[in-house]
Amino acid sequence: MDREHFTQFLRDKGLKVTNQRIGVLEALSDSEDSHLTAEEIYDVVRLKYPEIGLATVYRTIQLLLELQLIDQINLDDGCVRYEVRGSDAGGQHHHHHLICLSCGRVFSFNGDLLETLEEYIRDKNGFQVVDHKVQLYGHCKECQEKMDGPSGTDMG
Amino acid sequence: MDREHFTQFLRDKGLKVTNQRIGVLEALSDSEDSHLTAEEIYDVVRLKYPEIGLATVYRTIQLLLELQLIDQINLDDGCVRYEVRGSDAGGQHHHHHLICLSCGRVFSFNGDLLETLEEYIRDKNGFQVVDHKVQLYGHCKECQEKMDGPSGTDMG
DNA sequence: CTTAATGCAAAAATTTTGCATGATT
DNA sequence: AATCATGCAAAATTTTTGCATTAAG
Repeated sequence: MDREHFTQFLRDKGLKVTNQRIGVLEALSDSEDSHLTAEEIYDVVRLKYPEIGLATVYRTIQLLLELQLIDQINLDDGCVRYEVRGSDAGGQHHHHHLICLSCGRVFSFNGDLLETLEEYIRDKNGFQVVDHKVQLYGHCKECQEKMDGPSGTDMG
Repeated sequence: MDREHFTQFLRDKGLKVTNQRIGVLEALSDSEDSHLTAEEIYDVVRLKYPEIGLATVYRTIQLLLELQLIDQINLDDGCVRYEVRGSDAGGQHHHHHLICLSCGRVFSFNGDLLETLEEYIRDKNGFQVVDHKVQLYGHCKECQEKMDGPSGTDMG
């Protein structure tokens, strides 16, 4: 969601358009892979709006969560993080993360293979899945190559 | 992991076997679906060992996380929760949760359908998946029935 | 007897809240 | 001009830490 749509979105809801709200959403939107903590959002927004307070960041996060524009995520690094929601047609969102256990980088991916799983669960358990959150832990390509050694030679 | 194995496990690692440690693990083991917060663990353990302190609960949680006997989970209710790790042959663990958006209940499930997804990712991205965490949000059978109405009659 | 673990209380870190001020409509 | 949102600081949570005491090996 860009600045213009966000502005209209707020107006439609009778909410006021402030630099702080735009700043927080833009901080999270700038990179699709930006999974920022409240403090990190605060630091980013302060570059442009030094007068913002941390309390406003927290209040804005709450607001954006309620508006379902962002999601809270947990990448198991001990921090609470937030990311913008993918704006699929149906308003669905898919939090798919590949978390490298070696270098800690987080890669996002899209995939519809989970639909098979969801169908299976519906048939088996009668549970109607409307959303999902998936985190896969492993080793990214580069870290695998580093671990294997530069030229793939066996030891000893 | 039962009390006996846990005791041996601690001894093998040169760690001391204490009532507090056993109490915390047992609180989490008592129900496979017990996703307790630190405070809740504290309350459960205190029934048996009233002298335990909250700090010890936190320290024990840290220990059990490091020993990979428990996992931290986030069910998006604003609390940090913990659960015992499934003891598969390979030491793998599978955090699969069905979270009912209507009643809030959390159902655990096992499934190997994700293996297909993991293979796909390996082929596509070169990312070697060694673990995963999956949460599915939706409406459980009972809540669906409640929403549909008691006898399935249409309105109007 | 030695060392590790605990309980308590204090401290640190994180998040929320009250209220006067300031910005948006 | 009316109202909502903000900043600040204080309060409430949640988690961690220091240290004397207790318990395990």
